Amino acid sequence: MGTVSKALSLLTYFNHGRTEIGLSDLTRLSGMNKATVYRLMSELQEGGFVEQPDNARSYRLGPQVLRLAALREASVPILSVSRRILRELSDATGETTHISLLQGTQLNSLSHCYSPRHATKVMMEDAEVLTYHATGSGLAVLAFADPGFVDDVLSQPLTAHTPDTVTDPAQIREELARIRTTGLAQSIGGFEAEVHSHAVPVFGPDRAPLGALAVAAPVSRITDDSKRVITSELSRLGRELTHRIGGIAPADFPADTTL
Amino acid sequence: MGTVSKALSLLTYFNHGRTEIGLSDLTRLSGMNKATVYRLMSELQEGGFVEQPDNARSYRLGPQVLRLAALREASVPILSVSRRILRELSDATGETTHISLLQGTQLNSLSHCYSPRHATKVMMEDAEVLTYHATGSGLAVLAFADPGFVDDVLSQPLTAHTPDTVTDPAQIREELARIRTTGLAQSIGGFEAEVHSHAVPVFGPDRAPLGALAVAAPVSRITDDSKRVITSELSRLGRELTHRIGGIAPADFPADTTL
DNA sequence: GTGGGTCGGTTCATTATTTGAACCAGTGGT
DNA sequence: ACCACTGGTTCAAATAATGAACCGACCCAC
Repeated sequence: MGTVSKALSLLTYFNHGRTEIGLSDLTRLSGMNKATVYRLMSELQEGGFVEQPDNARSYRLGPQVLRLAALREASVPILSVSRRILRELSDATGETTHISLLQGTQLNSLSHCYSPRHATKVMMEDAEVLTYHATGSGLAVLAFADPGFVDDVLSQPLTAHTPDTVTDPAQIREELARIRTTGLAQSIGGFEAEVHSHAVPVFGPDRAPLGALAVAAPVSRITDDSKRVITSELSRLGRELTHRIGGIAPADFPADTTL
Repeated sequence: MGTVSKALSLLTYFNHGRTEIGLSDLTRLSGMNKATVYRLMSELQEGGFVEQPDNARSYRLGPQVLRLAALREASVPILSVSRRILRELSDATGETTHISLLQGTQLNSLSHCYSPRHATKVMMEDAEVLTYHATGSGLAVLAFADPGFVDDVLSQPLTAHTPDTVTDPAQIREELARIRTTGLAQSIGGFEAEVHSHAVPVFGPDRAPLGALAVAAPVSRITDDSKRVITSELSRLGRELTHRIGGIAPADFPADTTL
């Protein structure tokens, strides 16, 4: 592994539960030498990718990442486009909606939208890691991903986030086949108890899945009627999002099932 | 310069005019060896910081930066907070508003908001570099920045973006003194012709300027009345933004001049 | 076609950088 | 007063980065 990769890998230890990390923690997490970590972090700090707040010792992500993200949006405006889509989807369904994107091998939630319709709603955080086997979004992506990648994911131990999480690879493969025929994935309480998530994949120009668009509702509020609204709107807006960012659905993606 | 800094410096060549850069261009821009650039970019690509769209050869920023930006916002929610402020400011003034943040040594516009009130408006792009001497935002930051930094900026050649750009360091220093007494900066057609920008600095917890909040209006629309609205709202919301992100204005920042 | 220019990508001996164990000094808890 | 832990630093040894030259592919002018 090159020095640059090591430095970048340090950034992967930041997440919602850990927005600030000290030098010692970082050495433990990465398994690298303390001096190495220190030097790498110093270079990242020089570039503005991390900073040390005030007089404190711990590191947190720096302002430079905001500039890069704005530029990324300028070339591939997937988040700005999806914000409009999310709002429309939230308004139509009355539920929390979110979009997640593949980043290398992991799926991250990156933008969400709440609906004011109900007092209770599913709460979301951006930049949260979504597991493939336990979320509607993860299943939606997996169903249309490279078979080799699916094998990789399913061969690793699958954690049960809740008592309802499906962790049997064979059972998941059956589910993926179902998703391939309908174009729509769901997970009932697989990631968080009492949350029913519906999701559709979003495709890039190379016909590969880029991520997923999803609706997350309390299980108790799901009825046949609400399910009909969610699936039809989700399917429609998922196609629109794929189209808007210049993507193309693969040949085996089910055509519009205009209900 | 360490290897990591070199890799990160490659990312600085991306901007609005150049969202995609080929290998040869990057070697020319950076002055590094082609093999070096290639290897560095490969590592950045592996980490998802850049990607090569489709089968193409040129590089563009990758999806990983979005995740980091979302996490940065989770720890320092300056952009999400300012979005509300920007909307309020745009609604109150009827003009285009934007926020810019210091990233190391350069000032970047990072978020903006349009007002629907007028058919003509000043258009903005995010992640655009703002010069210190020619923009209201730049002057606002400079006026409260470290004196050594001001010397650095003013000792470099100052480019005239328009015929109206003030490029005389002495004249700029006088203006900075004025800004320090009023807490409000402006630039009339200094960056783009026919654009009158007002700006106030935004401060961090260490009492140093983090960036600036600004209103950009067509010169033709500025009247005594509109000026009064802009300056009072800008001043009020600038203070609010500083406060909301946990910042403190320095002791010499003029107290609220409650008009 | 054909030659010259450019492109992205690759090679390998030379060289310079990274590495890591040990070592500081400061701090907070007991 | 002690111990454990923190962030930060040192320097010889080891490892990774470097860059000139080289490829084949592509494009354009002739």
